Amino acid sequence: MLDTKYNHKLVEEGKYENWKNNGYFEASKTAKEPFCIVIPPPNVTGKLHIGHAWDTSIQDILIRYKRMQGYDAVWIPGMDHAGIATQSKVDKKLKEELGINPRELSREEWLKHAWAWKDEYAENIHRQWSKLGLSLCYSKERFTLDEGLSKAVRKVFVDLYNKGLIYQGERIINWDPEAMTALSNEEVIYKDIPGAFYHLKYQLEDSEEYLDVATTRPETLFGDTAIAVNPNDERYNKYIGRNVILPIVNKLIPVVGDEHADMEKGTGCVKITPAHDPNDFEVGLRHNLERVVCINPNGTMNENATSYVGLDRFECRKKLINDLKEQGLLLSIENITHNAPFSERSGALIEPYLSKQWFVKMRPLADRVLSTQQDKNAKVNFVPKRFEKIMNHWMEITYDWCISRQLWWGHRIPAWYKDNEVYVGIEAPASDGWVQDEDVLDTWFSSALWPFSTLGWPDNTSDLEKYYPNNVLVTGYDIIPFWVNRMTFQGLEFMNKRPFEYCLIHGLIRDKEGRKMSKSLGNGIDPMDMIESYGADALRYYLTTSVSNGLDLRFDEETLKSTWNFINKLWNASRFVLMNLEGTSSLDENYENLSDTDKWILTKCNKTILSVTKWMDKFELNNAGSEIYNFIYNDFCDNYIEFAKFNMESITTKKVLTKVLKSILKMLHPFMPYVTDEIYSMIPNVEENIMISKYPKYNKKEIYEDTEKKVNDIIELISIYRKTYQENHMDKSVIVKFNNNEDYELIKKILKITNITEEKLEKVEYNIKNKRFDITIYYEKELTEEDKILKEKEIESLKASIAKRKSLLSNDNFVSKAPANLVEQEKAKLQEEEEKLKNLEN
RNA sequence: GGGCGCUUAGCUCAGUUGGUUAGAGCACCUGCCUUACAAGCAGGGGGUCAUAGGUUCGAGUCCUAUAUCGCCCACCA
Repeated sequence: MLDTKYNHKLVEEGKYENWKNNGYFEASKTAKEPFCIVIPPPNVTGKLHIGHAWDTSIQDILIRYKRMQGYDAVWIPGMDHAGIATQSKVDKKLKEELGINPRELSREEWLKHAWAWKDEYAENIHRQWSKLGLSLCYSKERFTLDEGLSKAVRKVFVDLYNKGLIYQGERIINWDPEAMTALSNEEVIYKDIPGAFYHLKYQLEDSEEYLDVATTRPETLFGDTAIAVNPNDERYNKYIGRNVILPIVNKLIPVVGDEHADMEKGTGCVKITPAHDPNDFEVGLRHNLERVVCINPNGTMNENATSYVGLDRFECRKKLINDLKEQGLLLSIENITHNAPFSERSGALIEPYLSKQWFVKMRPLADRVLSTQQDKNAKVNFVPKRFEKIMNHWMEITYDWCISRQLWWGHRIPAWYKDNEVYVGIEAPASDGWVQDEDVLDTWFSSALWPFSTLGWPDNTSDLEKYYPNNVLVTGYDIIPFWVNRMTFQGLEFMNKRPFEYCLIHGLIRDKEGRKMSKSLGNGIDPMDMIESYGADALRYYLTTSVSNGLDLRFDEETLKSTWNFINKLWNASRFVLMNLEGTSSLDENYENLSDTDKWILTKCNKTILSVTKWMDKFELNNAGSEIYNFIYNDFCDNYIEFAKFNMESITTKKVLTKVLKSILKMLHPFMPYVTDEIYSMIPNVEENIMISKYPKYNKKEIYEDTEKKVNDIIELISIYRKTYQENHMDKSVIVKFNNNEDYELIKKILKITNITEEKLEKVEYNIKNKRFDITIYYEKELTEEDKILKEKEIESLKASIAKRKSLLSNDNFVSKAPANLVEQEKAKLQEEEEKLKNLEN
């Protein structure tokens, strides 16, 4: 016998291993229509957070749904090596736990540590996936840094290079002085910080005059090679061509005229530091200026910084300001708040920096995305649609993608150097003397190939044939620029097809106050803790049905708790069914003598199947979930089970109970795999596991419209009766009269009506009726003042409603333009209200 | 500066192509230990759908403007 309380720990134990060992997660061996999703590979840096739980739950629901519908549903797992993030964690571990300075290790030694780290954390993630119940096809699992993917990466690099879409060049890039690597623009985030405009005095050569030049980064003055003024600026254009004295350094630099200098901004004079600012770099090109780098990769000042050499850039700024002040070269300090760039990963202040790096030429690739998105049959369809605009926007403003990283953890760039020669190829050149580029590729370069590299590309595999394009990709809106865009252009470029037909977008999880979850706030939620307290089923259902697609979710543990209650309800309803099936052997679906309520629940059930399927197909899991929820509570538990209690001698009712329970469990299974498996396996004569059973299908033959209406009327009457009964504080002494010849049997049973009369009594009477049934309740009770006031109020509101309806119906526009059935409904409603009013006024 | 999103009950959120009296969960009030479930059941109170206009017979839903909060992009001498 089942426990009266649902125990998620007992229910969930052992099931995952069972599914996995039975091969249910694996691709089908027979020819079925494929349905493929590749998982957004989590970073091997740590544990999964609640956002992963959300993202993967959605995918598992889609996969389980499609699998039950008979598709070859394949969900490909994998993890991301996450270059910078992992490297810095490995370094930290080496330093803190082993006391090793990672830079003193050889590359090979260091990589050994990194791979050990990877193995440890991958195991962690596997454990968490299994806790979540994810039906991942493990035989196809990949890692972004494994052999096959490395081959794909090299092939893409070489091909793009040969097409002129990858080039090496000296540009201003975003330099992370902490991780000591270049970053792409997408990896830079801007934050408001307090800072200052330092107004510096640039003395004109052989003159008492000077220029007031404002800067937020005074320490870059060692890299200044000009001062720019706008050629149309009458205040300064007379100085163009003359020289100014660079403070501290005391070298002469020219004043140039350039449109870049904005007369409205600052003082109108701009210091030009071509090696440390992207705009200045452009100015430098136009005026053929020298590029002087003055900061080292680790953020200290280099040999160009006179007596400041070796100081950290922030130290240098302090000392420099002091010295400038002493020498009378600091005109003023204006405190401001400004938006400064930070590394998304390390959090360090980004230093724009002149450096030789590898880039992907984006314009042609982005244009291909933009034109493909015009084609209804070839585009990536975002759900919700509005996110297409985000992708298009990024593709329109795109800039070349800096892909080289000065790290060890990643795919080595397949370029070799010998003297002044460069060789780019999939394998190292055969002859001696070539040295491979030390750098690795941006992590996202390999992630971008994920939809096809996981399927064996560049080899022509049968998986590639079957599963590309993937059917849907599920991810948060925050990584559209990093990932979705890049998968799209690489898919188009190398597979000539979109990477996936649909891209389902969800939001971010926030705390109850709407703040982002972060380590510093300490407001993060560990999905494993939630599973411990409420079970994976509750967590999955809560996450995937609480908000509509694309919106953020404010995590609320109370709501999660109420999902547990929902499962407990299902548990107990199932217990009722199972208890009544004991000793029953034959439960086929050949029904004879269906009762009205049997017909009613079958009709409701089929209608629910129809709409749940519709919502699932539109990826609207929240709507599908609430549809099932309402069916279980309102139709199945509150009504049908109550009806069935009076009908348990009927084998047909037992069959119907079983059939409906099975449909419920199957519809719920994608959301709640564990508890549905547990219950389903206890139904007599059920052989197959629920996860490989057939998803319920709408059956027109089980729709009984008339009976459904009749039972709806019964339910409505019961509810009005109870309301009247409770509001008037009645007790069992009521006497009831049935005023027409309808079948009151069920109503009598449910409401436990025993005192029935045939005649009108001299007692206070309450008339209760709807379209079908008509009951009078006789009950001895003095009307209190309160009752009278309530009655008055009801009469008032009825009158108002009647007046409103009358005016609507006398409106020719409404009568002629509104649909006929609506007009009819209004008329009927009016008639009803008028009768009710008459009743009340008696 | 440009764009996007949100705003609906005390809280968290639904609300399909415009169409009866705008829904759910939690919280609240009343009554019930009715043999599936008291972490439950039955019933109830609570919303001028952010604001102002407009279109329409009819607007939470469509249009315009405004406000609040949030996000993205750009600029940042």
